[in-house]
Amino acid sequence: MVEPAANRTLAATRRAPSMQDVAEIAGVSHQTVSRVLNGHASIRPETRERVEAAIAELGYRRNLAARTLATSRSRSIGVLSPAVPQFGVTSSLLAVEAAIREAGYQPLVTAAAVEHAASVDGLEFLLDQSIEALVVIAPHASVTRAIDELKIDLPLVALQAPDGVIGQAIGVDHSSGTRLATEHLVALGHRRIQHVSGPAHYFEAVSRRAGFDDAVRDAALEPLPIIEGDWTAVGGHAAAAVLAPGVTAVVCANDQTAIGLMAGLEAAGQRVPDDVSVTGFDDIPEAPYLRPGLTTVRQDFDAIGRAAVDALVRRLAGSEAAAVERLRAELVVRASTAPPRN
Amino acid sequence: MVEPAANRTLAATRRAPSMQDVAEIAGVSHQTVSRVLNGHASIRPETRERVEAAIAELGYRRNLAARTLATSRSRSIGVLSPAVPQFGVTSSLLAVEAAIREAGYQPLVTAAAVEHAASVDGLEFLLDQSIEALVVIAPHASVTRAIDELKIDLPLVALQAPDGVIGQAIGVDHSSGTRLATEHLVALGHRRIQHVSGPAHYFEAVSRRAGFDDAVRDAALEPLPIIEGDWTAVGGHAAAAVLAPGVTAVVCANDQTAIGLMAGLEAAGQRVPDDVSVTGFDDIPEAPYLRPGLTTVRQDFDAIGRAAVDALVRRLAGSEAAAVERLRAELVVRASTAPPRN
DNA sequence: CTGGATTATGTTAGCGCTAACACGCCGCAC
DNA sequence: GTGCGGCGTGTTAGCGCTAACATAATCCAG
Repeated sequence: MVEPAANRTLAATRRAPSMQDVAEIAGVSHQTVSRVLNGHASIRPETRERVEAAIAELGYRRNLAARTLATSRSRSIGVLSPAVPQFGVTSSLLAVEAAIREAGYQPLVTAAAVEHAASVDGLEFLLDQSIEALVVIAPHASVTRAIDELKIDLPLVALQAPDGVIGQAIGVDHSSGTRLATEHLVALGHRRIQHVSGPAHYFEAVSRRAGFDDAVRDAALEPLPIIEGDWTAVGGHAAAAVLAPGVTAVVCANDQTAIGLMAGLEAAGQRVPDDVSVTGFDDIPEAPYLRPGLTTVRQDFDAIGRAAVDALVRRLAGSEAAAVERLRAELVVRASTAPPRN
Repeated sequence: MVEPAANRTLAATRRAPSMQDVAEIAGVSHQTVSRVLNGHASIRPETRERVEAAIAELGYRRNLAARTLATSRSRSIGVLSPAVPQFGVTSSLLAVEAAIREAGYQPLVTAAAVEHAASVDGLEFLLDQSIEALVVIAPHASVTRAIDELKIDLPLVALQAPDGVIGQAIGVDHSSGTRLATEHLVALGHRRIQHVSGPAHYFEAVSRRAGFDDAVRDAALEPLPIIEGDWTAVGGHAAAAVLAPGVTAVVCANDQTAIGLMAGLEAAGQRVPDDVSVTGFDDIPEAPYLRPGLTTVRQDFDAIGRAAVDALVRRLAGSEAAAVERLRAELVVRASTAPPRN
C-alpha cells in the first residue's frame, strides 16, 4: 500500500474507482492495469498480483462505456423478442441467450410489444448499444418491416421468419411439423381432417398451415376450410363450435389451441380421441399431463438457438453466410389421437 | 440480406458517422448538433432544420457509449430474471420491462440460469452497463446471496424475495393467495386438505406454504404432511401417488403442479372435483380450459411491475424508499373445486 | 561485451460525446 | 449613445478506456 486508506477514500469521493485509481494504489500505470485486466502476456507475476490486490481492495469494475468507446466493439449481440409469455417464444429466447453467452458474447435482450411502435423503440436502443449482431424472433411482417426500415447494417439472423424476408433465416421447418402430424392422422385412417391455424399474419401460422395443406393434398383428402385461431386456448375453444360436419381429426397450430379445442369438444359432448383426434404443436411441458395426453410436435429450441448464434459468430469472424438452415421437427404421439371409430 | 462482398468490405471500412460529421455538413459546431439532439431551447429554427437534415442525410445515430461515458448516466434499469419459460416468471419480466419503458428508462434484461454461476455473469454484465437501478426477480436464496456478495450499490427492488433479504421487496402476498384458496376449500366443507408445495428453497414456495398452514391452523384442521413438488406437472403427477389417506382437497403451489396432480388422480381412478378438489396458483391462460376448469389464484403482474419500477424511479429521484408493498392476490373459482361427497 | 531481440512497463493520443465557459450580437432601459 | 442582460453559437476540457508507440531493463548470440 502506497498511501493510507483514509487519503484514498477522501480523494475518491463518491466516484466509482477508475483504472487510474487502481494504478495509483498498485504503483503502476493505468495501462498496466488495463493489461492485467485483458490478460496480456508480458506482465510480471508480482505486478499482476499487486494490481489484482488493488482491484479487489477498491472493488474496481471497469467501465464498459469507456471500453466500448475506445474499441468500438461491445462483444454483445442483441436479441429482439416479441413480448408474449408463451412457451415457444420464451424457450427460443432463453436458448438464444444461452447460446450467445456460450459463444463468449453478451446477450442484450429487448422484448417488445411487436404489434406496436414500441418494438422499434427497443430495437433502436439495442442498436445504440453498439451491438455487433442481432437475433430477431420475428413472428410476423410488422416486425420485419420495422427492421427493414431501419436499414440495419449488421449480421442478422431471423428465427421464425421465412427466408429472404430479413437477414438469414434459421429455425424449425414448421411445415414439416404439421405435415408429420397430419400424416400421422391419415395413417390412422382419418379422411376428414381440419386445421385450426394461427393468425394469418404470423409467418409460423402460414408455414404450419402449408404443411397441413401439403399433407392433405398428398393424401388426396377433401380440403376443408381452415379455421383461423389466435394461438390461445380461447381461440381453440371457439373453433370447436365451427368444425365442419363429420370431421374426425383436427390439427391445431399449437398446444394452447389444442387445449381450448379439446375443452370445447368435450363441452359439446364429443370425446377425444374417441370422436375426434386432436394434435398440437410445441410440446409444452404440460402436454403429457393433459387429458388425454396431447399428441404434438416438438422442436429443439436449444439447437435452433445454437444454430442462430453459430451463424452469427461465423459471420462476425468474416465467413460467408451459410445456407438457410431448417431443422426438423419431431412428432410425439400420445393419447389424443386414435383411429376414427367405424 | 446477403450482400455482395464488395459492399461488405465497404461497410467495414466506413466508420459510423459522428456528431462532427453531422456538424460539418450542417455548417455548425458539433456542440450545436448535440444541443439539437438534446432538445436544447436556444437554437434558431433554421439551424435546427439544417442539423436535422444533415442527421437524416447521414443516417446518423448517436453513440450511446460516448454519451454514457460523458454523462455517467445510462438512463437504463437492469432486470435480472431466472431463465425458465414459465408463465409467472415471464409475465413478471414483461410487466417490469414495459413499466421501465413507460417510466422513460430503458430496460436491460438478463435471464440467467439462476441455479448456477451463470447468474452472476449476466448480472455483472448488467452492472458494467452502468445501469442506474436494478430489478431482480429473485426466486430463491442462491440469487439473493450472489447479489449480496457483489455489494451492489444501486437502488434495488426484489420481486418475489421476502422483505429484508435484498433491496426493497415488492410483489404479491403469496401467503394470502394460498390462504384464500384453502379457506375456499374449508368453506366448501373440506376437512382433510393437503398441500403440494414448490421446492423448499424457493421463497415463493415458502410463503405459499405459510398461507396454507395458517388457514389450516385457523380452521383447526388436522395438519397433514406437505408434499414437496417442483413447480412442474411432473411433480404434481408424482404427488398424486403419495396423498394422505382420506384427503378430499389439494392446494397446489402452482397451476402446472395442479395439472399434473389432476392427471395423476384421474389415472388412479379418482375424479376431480367429485372425489378430490384441486386448486392451483397463477391462473395461466389455459386454466379455464383444463378439464375441469381450474380454481386458482391470480396475481396482477402488471401492477407488480409498475409498483417495482415506481419505487425505483422514486428513489432515483432522491426520495426515501417507500414501505414494503404487498399486493393482494385474487381467488378465481372454477370447476375443480366442489363440496366433498362423504 | 556488444548489438539486437525480447520483456516489462510508461506515455500519449484519441474514441464520440456533454458540460462549462467564452464570445459575439442584438434589443432595450437609461 | 452607453451599458447590460439575454440569445445563439463556438471552444475547450474531460469522461475512462485501449492502441500504438516509446522507453528501460534484461537476455543471449556472435
